[in-house]
Amino acid sequence: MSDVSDGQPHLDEFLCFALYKAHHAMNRFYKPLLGELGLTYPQYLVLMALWEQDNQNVGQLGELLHLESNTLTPLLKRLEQAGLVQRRRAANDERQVQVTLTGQGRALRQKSRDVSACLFETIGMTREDLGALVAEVNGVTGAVVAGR
Amino acid sequence: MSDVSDGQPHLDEFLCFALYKAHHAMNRFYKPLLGELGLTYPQYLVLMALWEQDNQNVGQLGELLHLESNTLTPLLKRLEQAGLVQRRRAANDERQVQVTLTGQGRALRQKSRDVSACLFETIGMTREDLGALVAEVNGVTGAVVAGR
DNA sequence: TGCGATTTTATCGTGTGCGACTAAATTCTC
DNA sequence: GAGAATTTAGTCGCACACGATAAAATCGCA
Repeated sequence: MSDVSDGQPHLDEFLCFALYKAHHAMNRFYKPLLGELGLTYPQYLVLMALWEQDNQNVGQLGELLHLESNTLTPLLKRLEQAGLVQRRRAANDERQVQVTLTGQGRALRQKSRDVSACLFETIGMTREDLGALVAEVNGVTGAVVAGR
Repeated sequence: MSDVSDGQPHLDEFLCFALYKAHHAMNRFYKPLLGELGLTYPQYLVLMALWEQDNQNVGQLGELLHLESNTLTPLLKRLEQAGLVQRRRAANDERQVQVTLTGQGRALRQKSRDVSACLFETIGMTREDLGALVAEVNGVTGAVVAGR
């Protein structure tokens, strides 16, 4: 993926390609584990957001996960279909849809701990190094989001 | 996305989430730039692979990009439809499909240079730091791919 | 030689992502 | 207080991504 012809490897291409592959690797790693819980990876992210802070509307979830309503609406409908969340129009502003966890949705949190522990073990990095890497990646994300 | 309840933030969750967002940020950054070239981001990656090494079969491209034939086949058909590549059964082994660049596909390489230069400028990191980050991300990818 | 196993690509169904647009509710402005 | 502008979800169409599977070609071995 380098560009040898002008003597300069294009490291930005390396970076976006590295992130592309890392994301897919995570996805493939998580898929069978989450499959046992009946979840996809984005659904898992939505649940993580709700475990952290229950009763958020679609816009808040979208801001957290960097997703639009056109992605979240069908995803949330599937989570509702699975009995993990409930969707309800807000009483004070009927444009908004409040998403809350059901008992079943809260219960899934315990089962999901094994999943992330499994990844941590597989990566085999110290918490410190992992934290530094996360900060660096988030820094790049911030720069890219801000600079367009 | 942390887990405060047990006193331990789950940095692996942070990492996969950070990679998820970074990947999407790249995608959104590239989309309008590549849109002018009539390309999607995965199509751009395939072309990068072919600019580096022309005349690869579907399996080779899939190994490079970590993609399966069920993803690549329709993508390559769209690139062929756009007149950028040619798909041909290999003469010596008719199971394989050789993918080669057309003149139009090769010509697109020059135009694409602006795209990656634009990202590099936006990120604003030195080549050294960028290289180190890429190596770290690839290290994680390698560990995750190997450890499943 | 022949036939089962393997390799390679393609097809199908489901679930994201996102651009463009719609619909409904709320807020703003005069 | 009525109409315009804005906000918020939702719908639609297209393009990935992948598990499961099919189909064709090749390989391997009796």
